[in-house]
Amino acid sequence: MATRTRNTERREDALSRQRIVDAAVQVLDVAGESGLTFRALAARLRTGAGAIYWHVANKSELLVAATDAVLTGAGAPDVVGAPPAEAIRAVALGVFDAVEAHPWVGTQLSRTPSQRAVLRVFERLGRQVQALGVAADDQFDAASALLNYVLGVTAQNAAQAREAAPGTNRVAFLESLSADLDPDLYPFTRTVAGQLCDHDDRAQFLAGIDLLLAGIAGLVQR
Amino acid sequence: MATRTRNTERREDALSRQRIVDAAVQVLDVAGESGLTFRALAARLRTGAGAIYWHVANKSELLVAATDAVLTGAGAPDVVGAPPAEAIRAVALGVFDAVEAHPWVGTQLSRTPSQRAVLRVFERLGRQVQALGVAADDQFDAASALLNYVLGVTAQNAAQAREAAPGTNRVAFLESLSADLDPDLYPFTRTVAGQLCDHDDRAQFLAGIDLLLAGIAGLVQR
DNA sequence: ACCTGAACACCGTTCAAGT
DNA sequence: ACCTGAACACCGTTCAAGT
Repeated sequence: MATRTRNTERREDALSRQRIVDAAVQVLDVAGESGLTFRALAARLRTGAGAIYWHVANKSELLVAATDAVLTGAGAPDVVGAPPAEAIRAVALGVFDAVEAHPWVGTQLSRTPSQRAVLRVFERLGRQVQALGVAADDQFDAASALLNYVLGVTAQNAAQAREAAPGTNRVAFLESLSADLDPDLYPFTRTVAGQLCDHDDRAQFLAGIDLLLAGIAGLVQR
Repeated sequence: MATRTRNTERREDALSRQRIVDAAVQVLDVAGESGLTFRALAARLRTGAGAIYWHVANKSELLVAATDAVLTGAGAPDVVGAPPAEAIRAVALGVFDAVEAHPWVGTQLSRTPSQRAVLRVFERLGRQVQALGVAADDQFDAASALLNYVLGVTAQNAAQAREAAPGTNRVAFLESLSADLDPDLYPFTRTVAGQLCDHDDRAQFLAGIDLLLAGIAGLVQR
């Protein structure tokens, strides 16, 4: 991270795939998914909309590239020497934090499964699953479960960030939502909604990871 | 299901929210998300595009309603008397199967978390978590983990269905994908890709549920 | 090789006008 | 109350024309 030279502004006038993707990330961060248009992007890059197509095939490819850019190096580089369970938590938290900083990434991740970014996460989770000593036959299931859980939380958080009005407190939003529920039809949801006051998304995310890890540990000991 | 009367075709000319949503589901099933336009829908309903707006506020509301329609009564009604773990599997499979039949639902579910359909699934999962004897403090985490996992798988399956070319076999698609991977960078992914031949999405989905259930069982016994 | 910007096809949404 | 369909604003993408 520190050793990478920023060549973005070397020649401010020259267009490049790199500059386009960087600008796209900025637009997405500021204006969200609906704010990323080729016209807005072109305006920010002080060029015509068509120019972008010389470097990027289409909008879909641009979104993939932007996601990849954000997720590359998200989280610490593999924590070597750490216990596998700890490394898995680190990978998962890396994704979680990246999506919290760039909510649109959450939507994007569960949109294109072949995305290099997703495969990289899968690979890192899988290696630690191996390191846990899970039998070969169970490794695929275990790694998939971890990945799918992470992507599920991620997409859900992204959606919530999108939904909640800019000024709105998220907990307040969820509370008003559960207040609308018929207690007869939603007794459980109403009950847990009471715990929303001291709710910590990150802690709950980790709790889910730990449930999976506990289940996976059970596989090992058999 | 058998007792519900089909009033859809009672008066074929009368427009109604019901008919609009039904038609939207059909268009989505046939043409996917990108195929659902107000013009296409209006054509199918033999009316003008503007007419739809009398019954539905906007496209977003229409998508929510369509998702709700598909997921209502998805899976068996709560399996009363069954062991909680079995009931949880049934709820999860109900969502899984519904999304397999209507891939666009998967994308939609992780798009609007406040969706009634999602809350209904959460409520059903939560009640069974309670029935498992999980302590009050852990119920929220456990039910959330289950829900997020289900939504993660669901979104991923939807994306894969969208990605794979119409004629393409899905396994073949995944295999060609992993064949492109650099074995040095993706050793784990390459290894498990070998297991894709006898891969069963549904079984893997259940394996993940079982990992979570095992983890949750660990909570109970403490 | 790379950029410009007008043009094309298409979309969600609105609304005056009808019945 | 409900429907019609043209019109509006906007989008992704293309492409002849420039440098």
